[in-house]
Amino acid sequence: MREEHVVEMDETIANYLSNEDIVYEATQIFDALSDYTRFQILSSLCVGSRSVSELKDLCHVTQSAISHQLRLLRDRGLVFARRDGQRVIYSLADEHVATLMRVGLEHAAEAVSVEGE
Amino acid sequence: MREEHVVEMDETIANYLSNEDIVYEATQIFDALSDYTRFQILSSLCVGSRSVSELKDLCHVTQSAISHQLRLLRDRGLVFARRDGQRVIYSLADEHVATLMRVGLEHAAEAVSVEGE
DNA sequence: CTAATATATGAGCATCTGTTCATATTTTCA
DNA sequence: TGAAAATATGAACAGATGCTCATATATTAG
Repeated sequence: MREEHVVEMDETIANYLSNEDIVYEATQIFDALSDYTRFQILSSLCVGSRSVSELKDLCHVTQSAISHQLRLLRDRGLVFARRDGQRVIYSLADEHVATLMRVGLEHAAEAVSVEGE
Repeated sequence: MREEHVVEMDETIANYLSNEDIVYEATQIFDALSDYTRFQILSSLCVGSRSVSELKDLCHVTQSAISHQLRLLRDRGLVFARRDGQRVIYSLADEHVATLMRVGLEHAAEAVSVEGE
């Protein structure tokens, strides 16, 4: 038997929903998390700062692909970069990203286990 | 001065990250929330069940566009449908969606207000 | 049964996206 | 100064996406 999930939205959230700019901005952060490569980058940065080449090794894509994705994340204010010699070190710039990933992963873990059985 | 956000990931989350299927599934729920129309549909369903035509009026797109998006959301297990006469009533099928939207909107409200000043 | 209403779906299309390739830029080291 | 290492960027392209249009399906009312 399926359950319906109806949720109380407090007034603040309801106000956000009536603001087009805020809703659009919300879709943008979800978009950032919707790509496999970017998700890997961001989850890695949740643990600590990483250079571009470290991220490249971690994500198994070319250096160019990583740099392009990092630019997108920079433009959206989700990461920031500092130079350290030849390296450029990226860090998480937004505290909400980790929360979102945690909830998204919890959902996913349930979804995958349900599908498996 | 910018702050770095480094977050302790508990072991369970770290395990999720090493599971490709779970990570992919996580990107899929973020993808669902990354489109303006779908975000409106889901936020509306957070408040309560809605028929297709109610959702259509709310989102200012064609009935066809709504139905296509509802199919995507159904296929991903985020909403479910029950028939009531001529109408089909959609409801939220996943409790995590509301949490994600709340956090995403909080992030967005900050981002928009920072950009405004 | 027939018309009307509500919803679903397939095809087609314009746009967006993520990647690769080639090349530019920046920094270090000899 | 010149080569090597690390990163950034623009162009190009294949594939994905979200929409509209036309049409199919399902339910109810007359």
